[in-house]
Amino acid sequence: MTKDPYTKFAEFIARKKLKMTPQRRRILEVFLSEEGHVTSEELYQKVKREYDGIGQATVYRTLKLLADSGLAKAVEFGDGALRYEILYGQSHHDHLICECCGINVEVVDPSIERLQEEVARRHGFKLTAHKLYLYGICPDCQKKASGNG
Amino acid sequence: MTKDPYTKFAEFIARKKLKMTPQRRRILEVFLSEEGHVTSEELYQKVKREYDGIGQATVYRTLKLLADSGLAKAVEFGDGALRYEILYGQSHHDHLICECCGINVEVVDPSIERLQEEVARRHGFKLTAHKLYLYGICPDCQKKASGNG
DNA sequence: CTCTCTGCAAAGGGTTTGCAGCCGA
DNA sequence: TCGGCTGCAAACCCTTTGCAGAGAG
Repeated sequence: MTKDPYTKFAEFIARKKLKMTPQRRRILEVFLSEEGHVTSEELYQKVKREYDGIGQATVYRTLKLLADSGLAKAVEFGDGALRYEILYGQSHHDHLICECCGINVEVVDPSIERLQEEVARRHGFKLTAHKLYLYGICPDCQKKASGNG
Repeated sequence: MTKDPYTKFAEFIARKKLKMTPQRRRILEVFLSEEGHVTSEELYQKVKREYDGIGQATVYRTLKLLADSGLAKAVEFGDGALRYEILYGQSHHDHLICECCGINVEVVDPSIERLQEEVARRHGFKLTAHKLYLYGICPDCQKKASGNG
């Protein structure tokens, strides 16, 4: 069975001979309570509400740590800022992003995954990771666009 | 039949009521003579060699223009800098990047393309673009890794 | 002549880093 | 105690912008 994320992080910290601090605990909690894809800045703002005095840099550093520990994953939507999503207990997925309203849907298609492996193999590469971002217009925005003007 | 890129750019310039300047001409030439995926900085350095006095900003602005005109395409490999590749006369392709040596292979797989369309449709999205980056270890680096310690 | 373009340098946005003191293990 | 951690602010990197003069159409 899988350990809860706090334990997982604590173990990571111990294994790397790092230290568990109130800041790290708090950042992890807030991060896990988030739904979507947070930027460091967003997380910093939320943590700061109940933990005044915390620094931006600590949030940046901790998010990197979370990514290293396997609890978080960095994703780029192309808006300039790096975002992080919860990796823990989630299955792999890709992103379908509306160019109009910015809404983003997590999608997964095993056939695509399989084909990616195959393409890599065909070129002699051993696949370690991939990023797939699909950009389009979501149903709502399509309706709005056709409804008027 | 297809027009040569210079004509295509000239027409784009005219259509948008912009102006053709020596700088833009030179940047386009150097850009077209490049093979891979240049950053603005790299292009700036090369253009500067024979066109002293040209400014960084002009290169940035011109690359945007080239992307608008359909001659160039922006790609991000996740190394912080935006890169541009020649779009003119090239078929669509995705990128297979070696995490070890950074080499990058352009790949294309129609089945993947088709499946992407389908995933989007399944969610009611009208697909406008996509980015697919595959990360792995290239054959050479695999050999090096297994060859010695 | 007009309106866009240019080079410069400064500003901007996101992220990283150096440092002195702090504090978990 | 010891070495990692923190907040701060400055530094960084890439990119954009404001401006006054230059030059294409």
